[in-house]
Amino acid sequence: MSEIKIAVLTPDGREERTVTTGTKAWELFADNPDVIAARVGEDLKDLSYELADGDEVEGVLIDSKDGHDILRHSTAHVMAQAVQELFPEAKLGIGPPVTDGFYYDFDVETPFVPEDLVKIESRMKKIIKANQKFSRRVTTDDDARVELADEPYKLELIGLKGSAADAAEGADAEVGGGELTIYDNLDRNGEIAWKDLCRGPHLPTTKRIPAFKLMRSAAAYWRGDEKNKQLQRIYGTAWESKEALDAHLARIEEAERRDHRKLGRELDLYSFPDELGSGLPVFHPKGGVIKREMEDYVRRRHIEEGFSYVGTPHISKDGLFHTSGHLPYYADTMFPPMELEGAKYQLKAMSCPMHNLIYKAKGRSYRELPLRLFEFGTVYRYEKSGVVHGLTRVRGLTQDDSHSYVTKEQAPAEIKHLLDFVLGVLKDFGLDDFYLELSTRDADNAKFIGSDEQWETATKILEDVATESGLELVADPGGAAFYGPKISVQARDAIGRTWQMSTIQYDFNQPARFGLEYQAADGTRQEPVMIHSAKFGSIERFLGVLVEHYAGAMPPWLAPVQVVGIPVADAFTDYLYEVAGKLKAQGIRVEVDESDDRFQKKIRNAQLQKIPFMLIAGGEDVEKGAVSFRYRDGRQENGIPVDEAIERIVAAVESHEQV
RNA sequence: GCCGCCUUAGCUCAGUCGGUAGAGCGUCUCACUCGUAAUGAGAAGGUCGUCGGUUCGAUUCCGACAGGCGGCUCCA
Repeated sequence: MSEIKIAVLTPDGREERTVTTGTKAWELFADNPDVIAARVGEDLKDLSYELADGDEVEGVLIDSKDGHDILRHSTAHVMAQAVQELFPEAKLGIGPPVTDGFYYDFDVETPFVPEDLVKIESRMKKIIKANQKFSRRVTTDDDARVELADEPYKLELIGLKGSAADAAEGADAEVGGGELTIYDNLDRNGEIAWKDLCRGPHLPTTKRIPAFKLMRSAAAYWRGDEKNKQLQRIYGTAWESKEALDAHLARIEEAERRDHRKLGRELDLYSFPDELGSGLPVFHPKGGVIKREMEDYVRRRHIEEGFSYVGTPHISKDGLFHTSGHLPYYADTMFPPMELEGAKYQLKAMSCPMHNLIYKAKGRSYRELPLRLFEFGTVYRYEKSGVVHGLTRVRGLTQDDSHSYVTKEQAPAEIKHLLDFVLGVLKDFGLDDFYLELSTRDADNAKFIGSDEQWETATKILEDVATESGLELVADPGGAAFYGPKISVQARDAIGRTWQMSTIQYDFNQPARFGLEYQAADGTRQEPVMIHSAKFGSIERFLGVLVEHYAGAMPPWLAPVQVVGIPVADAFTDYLYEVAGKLKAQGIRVEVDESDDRFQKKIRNAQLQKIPFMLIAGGEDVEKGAVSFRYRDGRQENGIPVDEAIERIVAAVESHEQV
């Protein structure tokens, strides 16, 4: 028995150790049950990994990012085993970890129903209790093909090995790029209870799954391609403890509580009448207030940032969208044309082509650039029926669509200007936790038009500005629009979810397609660059996101009703109307609750309507010429002199602060 | 668009193993006037999503369509 030198890495540092040949990774971490795998160099390994001379080994904790992935992927295996035990005809797809959970795809005759999930879950508990061992076994392509002859999807993956990254999202969890391995689940007697083609690593045993839950089933296309067969996918989640699972489920409940569709109904903001058609919202008076405040604000800000407000129609002859290049790409998602007077008219799906016509309406000089056009362009997109969703994915929406026409030299400065602008707008709406995403083209996809050089230049400029901003920058390869790359601002909301908000796109295609030009200082004709920017993107969607971010408790400047006056008894109603009159004179949206309801009921109603300021008046207040505040969090401040109360409310509205 | 599930009063939901329905909240009326999250009583309100089929009879069973929900694909 010889000795080898290894190093154990811990958060505290690096510990050189000498161990005997044949030592397994778990022996290094035997005293820490939270270590479920080992990182050796760059690679994640099972705890049963046999250490080699020179290895640098680090324990992977179950509650770390990698630990979660391993736990969840192992739980997916247990689920697949349970499914095949209960439904022997089920063929295996893939079963990778995903954010907060995992899934596994199965080809089954009959889709799973909720009762099936209950059965599968209890079978999984049995498997976990049985403490089966995840045992790694290296195999060859040929042997695996024989072993997995009954698993057509696995066979397909073996054929794709090496190009696994392209095979399907998550497929690399199965086959990876290197040697092919199968994991056997061994029962107490060492018999193989189940096996699956898998790269690993896994938990040492099924008993190391502390808490899991199956969430839902749904169909998903094999390898993510709608041309392929749909498999039945079961989603689940797994956590390092019961408490962590419960916290996760509580977060889901919290998200449901904030659902803007639900809050929109409860707060009487907007609705989606069937009579109008799917994805076509109507704004009620209260939702209308929020929408108008947003519009007024962003219109003012655009003008402050050098934009000119323009207007364009909702419909146009189809030639325009051919010129822009949109129609060939988006014919399926534009409403079909109306034929009139021998021409085809299309509903507007984007405003940029029309802005180009405004640019082209006269000869332009370099002295006019940057020329900045902006409007609230209501556009209609025939979104597929299955994707329409509340205010976030609709068929009729209003974009704060703006376009900056600049010289090539001005482009970087304009992009920086726009980025500062959009971040300022988002902050004013109370969103202040962002990162940027740089969406670039996929060189192999023919949908992206323009030369390599053009894409390179445009991408470089966006990337430089993004980097300069100091914000975290995430790459999004293949995510660009067909005509150019974009930066998007991703904002994290109050419960940590991220939403794509503003976008800035560099477009070298449309100016050429429209033949846009300007006369340069030297008298030559030059082509401008067009920069698309949207601050809200869609006003409807932004409003929906704000409702979720604030859970319906809008900051005073956006609240449909900012103040409600609640008399302790009827006798004080007139007094409150006087106060309300003074607030109205300051432009505050105020109501006095003079209903038959009792005092406490009025407070409850105002609370449920999430009114920022409840102004209460009773005998004690009237005597002092004061009012009492109650806030949404239940806080109260009594006996505030009326003038001071008004001042406070006005200040809170003007500052855009949340109360 | 695809797969699954769902659609009963304004809202949230019961219910009918096939004999045309109920609650709470909300609304309206009356009484009550109370210091920080639900006063009491009474009334109105539904061709059970739409259209077709089976049946003596359909809200209930079957089909189509519409709309919704959860995913997948897509997202200028």
